[in-house]
Amino acid sequence: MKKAEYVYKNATCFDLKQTFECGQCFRWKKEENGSYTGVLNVGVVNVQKCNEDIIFLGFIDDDVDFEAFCECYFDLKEDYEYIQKQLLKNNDLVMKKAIAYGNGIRILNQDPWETMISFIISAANNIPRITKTINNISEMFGRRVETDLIGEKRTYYIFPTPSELSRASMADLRECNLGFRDKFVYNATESINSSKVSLDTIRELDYEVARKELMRLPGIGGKVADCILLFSMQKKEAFPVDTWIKKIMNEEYIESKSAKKIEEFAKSRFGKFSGIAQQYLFYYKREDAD
DNA sequence: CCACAGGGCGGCA
DNA sequence: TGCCGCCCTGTG
Repeated sequence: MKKAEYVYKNATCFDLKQTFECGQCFRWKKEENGSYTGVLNVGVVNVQKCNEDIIFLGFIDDDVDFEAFCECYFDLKEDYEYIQKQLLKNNDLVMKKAIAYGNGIRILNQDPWETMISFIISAANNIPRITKTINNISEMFGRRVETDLIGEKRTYYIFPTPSELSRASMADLRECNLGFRDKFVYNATESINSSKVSLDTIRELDYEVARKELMRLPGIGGKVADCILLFSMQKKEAFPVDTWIKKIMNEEYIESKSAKKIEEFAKSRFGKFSGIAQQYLFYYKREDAD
């Protein structure tokens, strides 16, 4: 592995807290100096903001182009100011407040495999426990990495690859504290390893088809599929409807218990950037409630 | 002791 | 289709 550094100058619409704490990822942790450190499939990455510049530090696999990786992972090529303008076109006051609040949210382009398992685990769960479970799995089956990237030497465990996780028995997974989701994770892992379902293929499909394909896997319904599509497959039209989004949509836009109706409404209103709209609304509602 | 947490699934009308 | 109880586990 190697150390790498990349500086992204004059960043707009990019706030670390908003990006890492809007619910799309589980393995980024805030450091005492205000920077964030994440364990990714390519290695360990630390990010800090310095005036208008973003400084990325990495301890990553040798074959990774760090600059290209950061541009992709943090969605740096996307024009978020333009997207915000599109979302505000119909003079939507709720969206206006939400965007003002979460202006610096970026949708990360995460690893589809890790994202898939993570959101299967998220079902009827809470964030501390989701994080703990993912860490358990990584410690038990993932690659161990030691680095002094941010000062003192530390040990990290990368989330296991499909083949690494295939070594886990049901009993192993139960030890990881998955609860009733253990069989979902076990069977989904088997489906990926036996190529019954291919994430690389799904990533290339159009949204609707890709969603259906993902939902063939155990533990993946509409909401989890949309999270995978939005957070790891660049499908920005995906609009995950969870309990929080249901609440704010019911209060501000449309009264319905049906996730499908809410989703249809969102798509007609927010269009191909529905997923970004969802993140603004979600973050606004969550933080507002806290 | 009970409800509920960033859902999904299977059974039932 | 729409609705409901259940699925682990921790927390209030």
